[in-house]
Amino acid sequence: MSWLYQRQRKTAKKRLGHPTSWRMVNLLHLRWICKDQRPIGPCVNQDIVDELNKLVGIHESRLGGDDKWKVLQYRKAISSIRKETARITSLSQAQGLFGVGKKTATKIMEIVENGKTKRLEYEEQLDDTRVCKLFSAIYGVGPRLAWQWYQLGLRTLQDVREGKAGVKLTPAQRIGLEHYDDLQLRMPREEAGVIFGRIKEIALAIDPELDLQLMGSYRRGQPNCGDIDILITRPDMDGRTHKGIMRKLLPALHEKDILTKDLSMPHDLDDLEAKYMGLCRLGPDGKMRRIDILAVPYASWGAALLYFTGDDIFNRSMRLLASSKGYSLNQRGLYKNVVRDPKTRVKTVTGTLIASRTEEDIFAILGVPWQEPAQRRRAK
DNA sequence: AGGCTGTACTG
DNA sequence: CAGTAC
DNA sequence: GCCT
DNA sequence: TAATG
DNA sequence: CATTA
Repeated sequence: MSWLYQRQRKTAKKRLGHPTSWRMVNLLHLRWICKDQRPIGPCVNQDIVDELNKLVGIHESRLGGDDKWKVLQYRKAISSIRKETARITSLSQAQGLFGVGKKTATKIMEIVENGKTKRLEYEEQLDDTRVCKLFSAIYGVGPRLAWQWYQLGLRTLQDVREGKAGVKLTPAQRIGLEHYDDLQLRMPREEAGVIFGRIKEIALAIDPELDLQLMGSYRRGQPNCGDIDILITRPDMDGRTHKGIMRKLLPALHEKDILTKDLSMPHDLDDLEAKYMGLCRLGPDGKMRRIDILAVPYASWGAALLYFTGDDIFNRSMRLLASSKGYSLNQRGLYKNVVRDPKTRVKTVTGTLIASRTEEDIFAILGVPWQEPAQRRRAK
């Protein structure tokens, strides 16, 4: 490649000192999706993005080995396409985008010329594709179970409800099935805001020093949200914490009929770090909405904000970048000197905390230009 | 050829 | 652990 | 499916 | 039954 | 959950 590539290769080697490591190799991707700055405004290739996203939907529901990675790759390609300001008109132009190879480029040209891809048309007419997509849209049902049910001869949600072929549901899956239609919908961001406001009021009545934020697609400024994602912490400078907040808050929310169903509970209601997942609604006539409530230690507020703001592709790119620089990034912070078993990649040493208090710290250390939440949208 | 984020809950 | 989810 |  | 994966 | 003790 270019002189730039060669130079980066040398500096990377010098900095990291372990030239054969895959981490260094990753530093040589001159393309870090998390560093991309995209102009605001409509995407001139939105039709392509939309069609590729349909393909993503298909592969998500049938994870037969390679599909998982196809999904990731399509998403990376979509991210590149979204930040391209010129209309894509040729195969070579498409293939020049990072993450777009020959096969995706060919599909892109099909979309440009015909508005659709044969692959999608073919997939959509397949019975197993359609049925697996239907099943895996049930909360708690993934590609594996969907495929298993298909092979057992189930074809409709009614079959599942009746427990045909002796299929058993977990409590969470039963709830997912019961509210299937509601849970396919996104809600207007205003609704998310109102529900959040109610919850915040109740939480602050428990402890006025709590800090609550509405995360996910709401924080990214999207006009509608797939779920409600609430982060809770409490400044601990006065020697107190939010310990036990879940124990008080969850029953209070149930009592007000804001929370309606529990999908999973925190392992310890008194832990400073606790994760609740469930369903909620605006009122008796409101649609059921997915909600996650997360308590995090004050010290990891920034890392938690970063993680729960997303989006998915942005997060993965940040973590990969961190990893390439010898760090490890998770929802608790940015760490150095983490040791993983090279074989299993399982962490054996936690490492030293480098940053976690603010998002800005983490961006700065990783050398990623600051981006407002709304600019962190990669796939869509 | 082999990587592709890193973690938590359920059964 | 496998599966699912975030 | 794409990348090194 | 409790611990483990 | 299945396996183990």
